[in-house]
Amino acid sequence: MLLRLYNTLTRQKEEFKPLDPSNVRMYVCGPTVYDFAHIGNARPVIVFDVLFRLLRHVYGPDHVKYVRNITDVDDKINARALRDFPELPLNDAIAKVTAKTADRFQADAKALGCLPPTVEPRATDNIQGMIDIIRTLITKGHAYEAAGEVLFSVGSMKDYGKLSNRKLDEQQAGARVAVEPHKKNPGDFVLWKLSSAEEPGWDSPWGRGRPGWHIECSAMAKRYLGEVFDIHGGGLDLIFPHHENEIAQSRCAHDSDVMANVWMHNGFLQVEGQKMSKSLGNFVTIADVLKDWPGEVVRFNMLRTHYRQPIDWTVEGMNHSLDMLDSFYKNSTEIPEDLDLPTLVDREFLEALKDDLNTHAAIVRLHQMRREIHSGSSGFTQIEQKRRFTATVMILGLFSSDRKSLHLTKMDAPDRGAIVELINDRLLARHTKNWKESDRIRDELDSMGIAIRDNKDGTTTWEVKR
RNA sequence: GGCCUCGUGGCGGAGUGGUUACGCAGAGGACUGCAAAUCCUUGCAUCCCAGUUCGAUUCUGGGCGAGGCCUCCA
Repeated sequence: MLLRLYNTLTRQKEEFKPLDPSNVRMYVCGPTVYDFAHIGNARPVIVFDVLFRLLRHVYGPDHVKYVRNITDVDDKINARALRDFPELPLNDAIAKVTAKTADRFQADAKALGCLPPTVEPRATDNIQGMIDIIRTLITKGHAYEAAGEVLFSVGSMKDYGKLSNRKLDEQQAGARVAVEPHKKNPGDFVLWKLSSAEEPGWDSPWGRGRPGWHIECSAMAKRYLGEVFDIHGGGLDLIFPHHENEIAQSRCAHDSDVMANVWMHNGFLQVEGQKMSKSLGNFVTIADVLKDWPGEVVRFNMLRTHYRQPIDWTVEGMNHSLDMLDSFYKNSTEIPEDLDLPTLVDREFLEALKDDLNTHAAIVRLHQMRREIHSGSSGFTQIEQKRRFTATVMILGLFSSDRKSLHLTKMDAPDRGAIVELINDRLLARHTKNWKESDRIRDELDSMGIAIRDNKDGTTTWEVKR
């Protein structure tokens, strides 16, 4: 089966046909680095990483280009810089805020098992590209200067609002925000605004200023992926206004019918049934979650739900995920380097992923495979089946750490020698049917936080309890 | 006011115009000195009301409920 993806533009699943199968191009809106990323921010990072891996699997690792930007120019960053580093010159303070936050973000992404994108451009390295697009838009009559700003004129674009299915005349202008009188149309948005002496700024034909939010992505997408590319992704909330405006800028500047062929949006995340917000006190950063859980469990928990569905993020769910992933670990195995990993990947699993990234169905298939390993009903030898299982799970970006058991990731280095000695003592006691002593040793191990298991072949294995 | 999601068993969560996957938890069993692990079996559900239909959980309309966007936001 071919890859099918849900396209927000057409509101249906479509067969994915890359413009150039030897160069599949995807852009995903990355973070604005003014604060540490929260668990909701982790969702698109994980979801589109799985898509990246799937595309690499289908088209070849060298034929997929994934761009995820870092927005490091933004008024929220300026505010944060003034607050946190009042003693520093603004530019230095901003650099500190963005460096710290961007580093943390990249560390989080790595801990969540995400591959680095092919390119991770920064807005501040692409100011000239933004200026070029703005200049083109003015020349073509799609933008105008007013009151120290350059604005995009939404009225100049015949089908503005297609992505979000909004018609300009139906919008309740100023419903929640005051209409600014210098705008020709209330929907017009900022491309460039002048900076005061204290604000960060770059020289431009319209004076020293800084870019509006939407123009950044248009410029970076164009530079690294071209005027038209395959997939553009991000969170549901970005559909309007961000993606709508990106489309307007890029299409009007390039005189094109589309910016990206497929627009994909992940659903939102709630925490324990409630919207995540600072006032409710349930605002969870990725770093917080990673303190309590292995990154792979966070990742797995995210993938149990289809990416377009809402997720309710709960501790119970995380425990669930840990148990399931642990059972996967117990059926995994090393794969010799001379074995071709991609050819081992299970077909049914892949079909599920190709159906609009149905990770949930894919995980169901993993459970099935896990059972087949024990029941021996797959037609493969157990070691073959374990290798196939392992290679399959790895497509989801899991199994990157310890290969034995997840439990080991949570333990404080136990004294292996002492444990082995106790187990040997117990084996001896069991041999002489000294059940009392045998159970005493089991209790002792239990109190040390070690769980044991007597195997059919007379051996005993142990693991650290959670 | 406009636009858009979603509503399935105790919980999580799929798919389908015609015995409602799957996972966890529960129950029973096999195995075990006893446990644990594993395996097998099993009980439990499609928000409400109308319509289309031989038949709807699935399609249509209405209602109720939850959430999101329209302002920065994954």
